[in-house]
Amino acid sequence: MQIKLFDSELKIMDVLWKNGDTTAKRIAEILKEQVGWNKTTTYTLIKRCIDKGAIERVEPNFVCRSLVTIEQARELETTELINKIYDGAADQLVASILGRKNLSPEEIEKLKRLVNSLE
Amino acid sequence: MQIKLFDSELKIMDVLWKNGDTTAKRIAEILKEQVGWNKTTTYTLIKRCIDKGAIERVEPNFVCRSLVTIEQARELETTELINKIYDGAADQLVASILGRKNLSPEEIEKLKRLVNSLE
DNA sequence: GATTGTATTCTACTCCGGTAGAACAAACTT
DNA sequence: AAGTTTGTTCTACCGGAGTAGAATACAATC
Repeated sequence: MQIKLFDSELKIMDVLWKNGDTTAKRIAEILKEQVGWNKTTTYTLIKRCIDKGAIERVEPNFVCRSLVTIEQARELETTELINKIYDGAADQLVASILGRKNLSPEEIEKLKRLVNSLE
Repeated sequence: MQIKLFDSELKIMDVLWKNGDTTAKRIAEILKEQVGWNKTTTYTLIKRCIDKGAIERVEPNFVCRSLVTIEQARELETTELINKIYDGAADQLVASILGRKNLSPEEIEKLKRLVNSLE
């Protein structure tokens, strides 16, 4: 059972993934600065994340805690992309990325090691 | 300058990518069958694709021709995903896919060849 | 060239994600 | 304890993607 997070909800989650448990107030501050959101916008999105089970409030201080790992979210989003435009073939997506001209030598090196370590 | 295609527009483009130049009528037939779209819905989407420069009509028969390659569309969508949830790091996306358990041996083999042919 | 049928465009409704103001609750100050 | 500030929720507007009916243009047939 996967939780689909909208783009704006991902912004909330990203703060938690980057900073760990965080108060709503602090999240609002961060997103105010990062994307100019009104405080109540942030609170609304936090509420929605709670409602769909992506966030829980924990004591002390009623802090926000993520119930979804970034890996889970990435997996879901990536699967959607693959189904949407890669005909469900994950290796085509990888091939597409490797085919780009804008990978740094470091990234290429990392990927070589990664792929060759498979199996 | 990239053309952003919405999900429904991608359905139109996909018919062209799979079948080459196609009449509007035929596209409507295909999508009627594949996703149950009303004929006019398909025509509307074709029109929008034309308006944003993703499709042109060519003689004879006023046929629809794609002006965007699937590779271009894939690159755009993939870049958006990477920026949305992978902090802009393409290699993390690849790592995430490779980390899954659902790649077939054939796919892995293909990828190894691909990676090792780089540079 | 009037009539019928078909291809295309125009126009508009609907639903939902994004955003935030207003209302409310809790805590703090004097 | 009344008043003030701060944290949270309730409610609702807005724009845009998705969808399709109505209207129009075009082609074919007689």
